[in-house]
Parts: sequence; C-alpha cells; structure tokens
Amino acid sequence: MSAPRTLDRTLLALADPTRRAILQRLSSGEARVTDVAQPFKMSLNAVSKHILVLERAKLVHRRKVGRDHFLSYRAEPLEAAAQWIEQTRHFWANRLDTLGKLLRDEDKNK
Amino acid sequence: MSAPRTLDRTLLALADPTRRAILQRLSSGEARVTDVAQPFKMSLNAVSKHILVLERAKLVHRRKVGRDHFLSYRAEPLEAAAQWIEQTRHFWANRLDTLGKLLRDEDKNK
DNA sequence: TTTACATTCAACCAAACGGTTGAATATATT
DNA sequence: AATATATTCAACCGTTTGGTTGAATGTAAA
Repeated sequence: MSAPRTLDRTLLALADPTRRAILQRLSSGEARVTDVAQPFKMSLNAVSKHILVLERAKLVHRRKVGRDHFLSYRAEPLEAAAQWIEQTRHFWANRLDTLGKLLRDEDKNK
Repeated sequence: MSAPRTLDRTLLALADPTRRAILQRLSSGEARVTDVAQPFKMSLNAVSKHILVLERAKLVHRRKVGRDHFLSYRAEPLEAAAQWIEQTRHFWANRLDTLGKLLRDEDKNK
C-alpha cells in the first residue's frame, strides 16, 4: 500500500519541537512564511527549511498569492501516523496479553 | 512535565523502517542482538547502532546475561506518542469544526 | 589455555540536519 | 524607474545519521 517512506517522513517531520510549534501556529488559520517565522529566535531561512520538511511530509500546504506564500495545515499524514501507532499499540497489547496468559498457564501446570 | 526531548527521541526512533522492523521482531519475545540482526542485509554493527537509538528512546530494554544481551520491547514511549498524536488530532478536529461553523454562519448572514 | 562466539568500541565515510549569511528572484509600492 | 518586501537559492559549517571495516572486550566451550 503506502510506501513506508511516507510514514518515515511524517514521523521525522514531527520529531522536532520547532516544527510541531509551526503546526500549532497554523491552527489559527493560514499564515505567511514571515508570520510563521516571527515568534522564533532563529533566522527566517531556518524556519523556511523547517517548512520544507513539513511540506515534504504533506503536513503543510502552500498557496502562493503574489509574493506571499500562505501555509495551511493538512490533517491526512497525522491521521495515517495515528493509525499506524494505534495498530501497533493494539498489536502489542494482544501480544502481551497472550504472553501473560501463557505464563499463567505455565504456572498452573507446575 | 515530560521534556519534549522524550517525544523527539521516540518519534525519531520510529521514523525508520529498520527500527520499526526491529520492534516488530521483538513481539515474539526477547531476542539477542545477533538474532535481531540476522534477517537484515546490513552488518551486525549497523543493527547494533539502530538498537542504541531505540534504547535511547526507551523503546527497547536490554538485559545482559553473560555474553548475551537480551532485548525486549517497552510500551510506554509508544503510549506517550499515541497520546500526543491523539491530543493533536482532537485539537485539529475541533479547530476545523469551528472554522467550518464560522464559514457556514458567514454564509447565512449573506 | 586456546578457540569460538556475542557484543561493543573506534575510526572512517557519505549524506542529511539544523543553523548561519549573502545573493537572487519575484512581486508590490512609491 | 527606483525601492521595499517576501521568499527562496546557494554556499558554508558543525553535528548527527546510517552505514562500513577492523580491533578490542568479555564470556563460553574444547
């Protein structure tokens, strides 16, 4: 199905506090690159690079209007990541349940 | 509470297919480093490094018995990551709901 | 005690990350 | 036409990543 690279990119993009803060910032609607960068101590260029990483992961969409680039949040990749994590969690929950059961059964047979 | 570094490390550790495969492998119980490395095409040393990353993220625990190191999966970091993602998803779901409502209200007032 | 095995450590490498500064490009404004 | 603004591109730098090979360490087995 989905190339694992997609999940790689999503998780990698989320594994940075600056980028998570950028996503947070976009909750109050679209914002231009400069506006997004404003609260951060780093240079505009640095923020621009972070935005590229978020774009590559499709967590952010860019709409160009003249010289302004309006950025907005896209939910799909986070949904997909959540799905993977939930799957894995349930998988493990079952695994651990089974192991627990096996251990209890072993105990009984002593 | 938890330093954001923890979440960073967890997501970073998960953002690699080899490391996700290692976690998968550990579902059938504890395994030694050599056993974990066996299915991969890369060198044992490379896998050893991946294990270090998983350990740093506390997704894997190491139990040394003589020359063997037994690795096992730890659920907590994935739980924490899942929690963060769920929070963020709900946050965004509400945000988008609100925006939708605002747009509908605007329409009515036309 | 020699030999085999399990694992890490150390050094190296190429590529990516996260940041900087300075120049280029494209669009607005005057 | 000149100037200011928004953004990226390009080059650079130090650190990290993901891999390699070879040596060192610690433990088990002959």
